[in-house]
Amino acid sequence: MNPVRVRFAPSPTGALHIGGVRTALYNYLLAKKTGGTFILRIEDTDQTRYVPGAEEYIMEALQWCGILPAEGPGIGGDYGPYRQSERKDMYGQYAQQLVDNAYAYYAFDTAEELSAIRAEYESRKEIFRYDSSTRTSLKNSLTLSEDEVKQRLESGVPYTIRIKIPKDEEISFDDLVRGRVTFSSNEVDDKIMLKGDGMPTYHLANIVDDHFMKISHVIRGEEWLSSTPHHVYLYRFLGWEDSMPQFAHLPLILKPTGKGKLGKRDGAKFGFPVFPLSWKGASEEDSFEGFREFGFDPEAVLNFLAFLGWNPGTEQEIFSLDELAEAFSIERIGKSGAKFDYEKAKWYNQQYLMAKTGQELAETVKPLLANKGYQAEDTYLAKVCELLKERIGLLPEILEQGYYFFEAVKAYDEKTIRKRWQPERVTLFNQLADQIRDTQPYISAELENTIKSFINNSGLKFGEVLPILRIAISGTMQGPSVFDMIEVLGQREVDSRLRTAYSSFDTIKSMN
RNA sequence: GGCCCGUUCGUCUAACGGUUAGGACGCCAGGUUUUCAUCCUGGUAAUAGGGGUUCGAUUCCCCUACGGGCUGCCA
Repeated sequence: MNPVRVRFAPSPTGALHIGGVRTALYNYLLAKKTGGTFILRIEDTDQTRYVPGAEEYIMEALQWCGILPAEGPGIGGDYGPYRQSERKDMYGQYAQQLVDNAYAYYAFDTAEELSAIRAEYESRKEIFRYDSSTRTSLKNSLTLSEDEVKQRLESGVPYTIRIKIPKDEEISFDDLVRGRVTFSSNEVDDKIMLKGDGMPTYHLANIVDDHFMKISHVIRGEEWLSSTPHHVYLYRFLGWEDSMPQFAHLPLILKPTGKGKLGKRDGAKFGFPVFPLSWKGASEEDSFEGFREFGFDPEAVLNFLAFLGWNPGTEQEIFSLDELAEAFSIERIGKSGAKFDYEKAKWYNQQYLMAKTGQELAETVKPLLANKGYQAEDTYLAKVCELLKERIGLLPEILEQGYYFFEAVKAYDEKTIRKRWQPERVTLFNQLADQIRDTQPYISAELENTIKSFINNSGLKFGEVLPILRIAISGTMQGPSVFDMIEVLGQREVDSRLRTAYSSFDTIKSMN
């Protein structure tokens, strides 16, 4: 496949949704696979919806994911600027060109008038559409006399420019994931190209920019499928149809249960993230925790996302970003929406967790540790991560499940104590503690020798000793190998934990 | 309502006219393990329904049902 030029074109109206991340990913993968170019373009033509910080969020999110654009705002490139607000001056002339060629017209209907008409239609259970069937009875340059139009224009009356969609035509295009899609032009409305404030709408700006940025493939969400006829007409009317990009409309990511596409509020509702990074909105309701803050590894998120609507056709599930790019192809993108499956996301994360070294994980855990008020040396932390990594799905769980590596045991598993602790064996267990303390070198294998031979000599069973030891040092029956835990915690700490635990066990037992 | 798109295990999906309909997540059972987890083995579970076309349909066509998207001076 020839090198592509693809773009990810989000609107800075808030945090970047996980579906947006997947769209960006697919664009990125195709660019990378073909040796092409991945471009970021900020579509900020709606001044009323602009949210400060959103653009920075988008950049940071892409950065965290490791899918960096080669061209974009703050990055540069030969086709800039990459912010539509900075290209504002370009769009007017193309809107004008459309009018001059009778492919568009001035419309003077105010927003209020239109919404009144819509309401009226609705009261009759009909849907109003500004199109070939209604434009002849509305206030525009097709119905008004030339003089009236001229006068309005000169007196500064606000106007919009609407595309004039022909009547009774068939309009179709070949979508790379859906095949040939056909619409009747009568179903296509005369969308606004240039708004009253002089800014273009998405449709105009998008086509102009894609054209001049030499975009070869438009990979975007399915929500754009029904406005693609407008886009095809625009390429045609502007004389750019020969170089029109190929379209690929992606299936949407759906809610895990119930209906509809995944929305930003669903995160709070279902208890999982739907944003790559946390977002602090104006209100509590508009603030969300991200995959990063939940403790996800970005590569795991990407791997998971890539498989939501695409698959390589093989049975391999774990793919690095490079492998994804290698295997990726538009032909293998599915057509139907995919429900978000949080369990699978966590499974992916665990796979990545287990593949990393304790040292690598320690780097990520470190700041969390400080946050919790814990302190630990790097090498110690690395060892703890190594022991715990296959027992957790999300990295921060290390601090919860393995808290006893960072502070004293808070509670002993009473059920096990009642069942297993024999107060009369305290002398024996103190002897065991002595032997553990004196084991040299103080490493797992050696400690295992010490403890096992002690058990053999004592006549007790493993099940009568090991659980006691485990609970004495960690409080819980869940966790890594006792011998490993003893080694990592160290001689001093273990000795002190053993001695204090035995008397606590007596208390627990007597409370029965 | 109209238009467009879709529909294989609960979920993500493979099979692009001929398979005992495969894999993964989840779940269940067994094994390994002093525990938990990991790991290994096995099991559970699907072609929405109805018509065609065909020697043969998950696969092609039509209808129905269901799901999704769009229907803004938002993107």
